[in-house]
Amino acid sequence: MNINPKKISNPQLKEQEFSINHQKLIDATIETIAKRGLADTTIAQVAKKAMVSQGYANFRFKSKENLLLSSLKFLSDEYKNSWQRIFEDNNLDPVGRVIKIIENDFSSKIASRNKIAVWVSFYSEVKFRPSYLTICQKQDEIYSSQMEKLIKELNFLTDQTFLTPREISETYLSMVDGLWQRILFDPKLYSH
Amino acid sequence: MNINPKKISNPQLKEQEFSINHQKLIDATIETIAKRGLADTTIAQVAKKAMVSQGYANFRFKSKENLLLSSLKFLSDEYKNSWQRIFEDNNLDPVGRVIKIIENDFSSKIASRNKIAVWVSFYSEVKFRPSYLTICQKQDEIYSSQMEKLIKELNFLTDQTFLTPREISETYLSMVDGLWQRILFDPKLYSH
DNA sequence: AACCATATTGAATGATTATTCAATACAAAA
DNA sequence: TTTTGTATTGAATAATCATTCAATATGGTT
Repeated sequence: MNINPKKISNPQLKEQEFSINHQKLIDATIETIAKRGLADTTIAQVAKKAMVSQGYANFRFKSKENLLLSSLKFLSDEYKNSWQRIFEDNNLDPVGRVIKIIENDFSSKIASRNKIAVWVSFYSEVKFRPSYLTICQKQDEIYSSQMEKLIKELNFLTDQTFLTPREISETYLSMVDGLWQRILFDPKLYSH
Repeated sequence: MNINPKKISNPQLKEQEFSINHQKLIDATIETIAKRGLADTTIAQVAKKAMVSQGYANFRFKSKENLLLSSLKFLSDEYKNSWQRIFEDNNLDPVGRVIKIIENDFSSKIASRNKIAVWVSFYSEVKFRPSYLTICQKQDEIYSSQMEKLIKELNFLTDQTFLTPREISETYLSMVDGLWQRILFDPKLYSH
């Protein structure tokens, strides 16, 4: 029996990006990695959580690898959208913007232990699957250069140190990565 | 035919920790993870690199999981030994000690791209295999408190900031983790 | 030389899992 | 209602892998 009725009848929405099942599977993938780890994430588990058949998950994404790539892309876009909104907000002065950026980087949506676990799972494979890197690289560069520009505007800060804005920006980004890792290790250390 | 002659005949050295094959397998495990990733590391691959039979690797370590745990323990001890030597060196003043610590944290032995890849592979599973964490946790805590103590001795530093020694120490440790990750992502960024 | 205890092999086993695809269900068109 | 094209199923397949273990090799002892 077919549990899920056809969701999309409009042929103009045939692109997989617009399908509800497509997103259900990506969500299920991220949840499964967060709960069981990348190593123990199987198509069967993901399909079950998304409430579609195992065969369908594979048919839809052509391969497990492709499903993983799509899930990483989703995470990466989610992060980008959240900081991009802050950089584009014209009502903020430099200090206010920095504060918003930091708040965002440690918000429960971005820096939950589950999300970090998923990020780190993908990170750990970057050396062996360069396509994982390709997905995040460009957005990382944009974030980095936006941060540098923002630090430049903080004159009181750049006047007090011998560090260049770029160095300060890179230091911040490194620290965030390191702190995220600490949240993963000891969830009680930083609250959420 | 038996390629490897018996290496240990002294019955007092019967503990597995003292066997050459034991260490060969651990080295091979670390090399394999560095080259192929944890996900693609199989007993067969490791045994081949260590030049013992597949069955032997399993027999010796009782399970793949146990071999992985032993390898992580080895890495963790290697790191501990390197910073412990610096903290115990009585010829160093606080500034000299800090410099040595930083040099060590970014030395080619500790922070090579291969080693970092292995660390991150284990990190990524910490949430799902708490035993991985147990192995590093205690040594991390010692390193952390030693660092805090060292920062306290740097009066010129603590006088100039409103941060506590503990906060400075934690910040340093987070930054190191973050910078290691950057080495993994872009090996050209920081030279080795 | 014959024997013994231990070390090591390598092939077989069973479990897991991505992938395939023929069969079925469905919604809309005729 | 019947037809048609698409969506979805679920069982079969083939590959991979950790683990087991009976068989063999080895080096010291008698």
